[in-house]
Amino acid sequence: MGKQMTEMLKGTLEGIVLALLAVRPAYGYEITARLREQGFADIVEGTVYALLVRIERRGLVDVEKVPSEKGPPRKVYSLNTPGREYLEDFWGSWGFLADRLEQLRREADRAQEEGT
Amino acid sequence: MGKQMTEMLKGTLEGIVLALLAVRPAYGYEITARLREQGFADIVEGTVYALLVRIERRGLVDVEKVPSEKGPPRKVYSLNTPGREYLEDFWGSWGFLADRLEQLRREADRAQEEGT
DNA sequence: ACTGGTAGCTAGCAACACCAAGTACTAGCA
DNA sequence: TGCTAGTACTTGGTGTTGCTAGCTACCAGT
Repeated sequence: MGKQMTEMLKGTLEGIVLALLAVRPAYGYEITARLREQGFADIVEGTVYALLVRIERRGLVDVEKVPSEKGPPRKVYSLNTPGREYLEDFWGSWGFLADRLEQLRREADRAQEEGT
Repeated sequence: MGKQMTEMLKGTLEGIVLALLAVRPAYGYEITARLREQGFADIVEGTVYALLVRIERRGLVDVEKVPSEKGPPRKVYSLNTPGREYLEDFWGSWGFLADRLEQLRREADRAQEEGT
């Protein structure tokens, strides 16, 4: 979707994945697939795996290795209590930002109409 | 507001500044002050100035040097046609992201309630 | 033996916001 | 005159992040 999206995802992709895990536990390959389905077409596996390593190292998720019938074992991630708190903070920041931007958009649109 | 906000601002701060300039032309010091008023309390001047240099180099804004009564001359930035197009793209990306996140939030909340 | 799907990992890169310090101009005050 | 404070812009270095582009490993079907 272009460079704008790439930069915008910095910081939000983490929240997106945590939110996915809040719905239900999942493993990397699955998360990547779900993101692609939801329209994040060009998110690459490597990005997701690196992110998962990060949030695991920070103690936001619990990990369980589960054998798969069709390949190597899966690493299933599930949100734990610190992760849930962190996700709450994320929604707080996101809400603030979304509010500001919505307001700004209205102002910019109004200025646009007046200028026309 | 914490590290989450810092990372989230990557990519969106640029859009925010462009949107501010869409409302009306402004100079760096003024933009910083306006951002602070609007709740982005810990955005530092250095960040804004670097961003302005960037969007100028990309040709998204026109610049005019205007003398000030109380200090060095101001560099007044105004959005030009490429800048307006770029801002439109930004709103497109932002809208997509905001939609996804809103949907995700609903799903995550619902899962939360069912789990309780 | 080979291809393709599943599943995970990693080294190097570019972009961005932050930090910290600096320059320069003006006004006011001792 | 010297000092502070407000205005206004600049710059070098840092840490985090997503992307690129590869790699390993396991299994099923041809």
